[in-house]
Amino acid sequence: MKKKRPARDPKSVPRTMTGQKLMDMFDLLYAHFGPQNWWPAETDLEMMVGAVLTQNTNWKNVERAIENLKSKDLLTVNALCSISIEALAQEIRPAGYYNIKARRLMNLIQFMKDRYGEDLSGFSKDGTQKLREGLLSVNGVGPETADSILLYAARRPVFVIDAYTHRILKRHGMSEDQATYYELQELFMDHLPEDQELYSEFHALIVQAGKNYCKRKPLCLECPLEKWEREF
DNA sequence: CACCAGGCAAGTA
DNA sequence: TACTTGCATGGT
Repeated sequence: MKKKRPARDPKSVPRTMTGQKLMDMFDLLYAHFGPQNWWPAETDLEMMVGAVLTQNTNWKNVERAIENLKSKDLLTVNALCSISIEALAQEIRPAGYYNIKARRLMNLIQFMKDRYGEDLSGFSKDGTQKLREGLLSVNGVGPETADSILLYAARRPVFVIDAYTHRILKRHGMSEDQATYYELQELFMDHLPEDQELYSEFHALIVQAGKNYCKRKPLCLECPLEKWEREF
């Protein structure tokens, strides 16, 4: 049922037009914004908690919620599994959607504990495909959240697609309106080297650029992507 | 005041 | 399959 991507040899990535275009985009963004150093989390658990909390939510509000958890020593697998949904919901209030996110968080942490133990050891040793299927089986974890965890916690070379990516690629004529998450993911992964650090930085840069992108008409000339667009 | 923010699931047709 | 809606706070 899940679509399997054939294994690729990192060294045999074709030097395609699309690949060059994407690398140019990356270089422009990197030159403009510099390294982003995502994901801002001290532990894998904190990263996963942040991944759920940031769903459709400004990161600033996620930080408040995580700070609440930290200050009460709730940012451990056992503490999170022990607390009630209602109490957890109150702690993560600033992140919005707190009732549904409390359930989603609990689903994810319980799943991780059941499968990988309270220290999450073994989580980073599991195969990417199995990890991904497991994450997606959790109610509350969709493709973007699952891939974020794979990329930033498990450090696998998996490209994360978000709304900005859709918007930017579509506007630059590299994708159709109704392109799916997986189509865009393949667009990146089939044309770029299989490189976790590249994917990690690239996605973070897209989010950074996306915040000031396509909101203004006429085009925002300060956005580095505008230059990229004119050149290609 | 409106609109957005580092989505997902459930319901409907 | 392809839309629509609920979830909810805080910043601009």
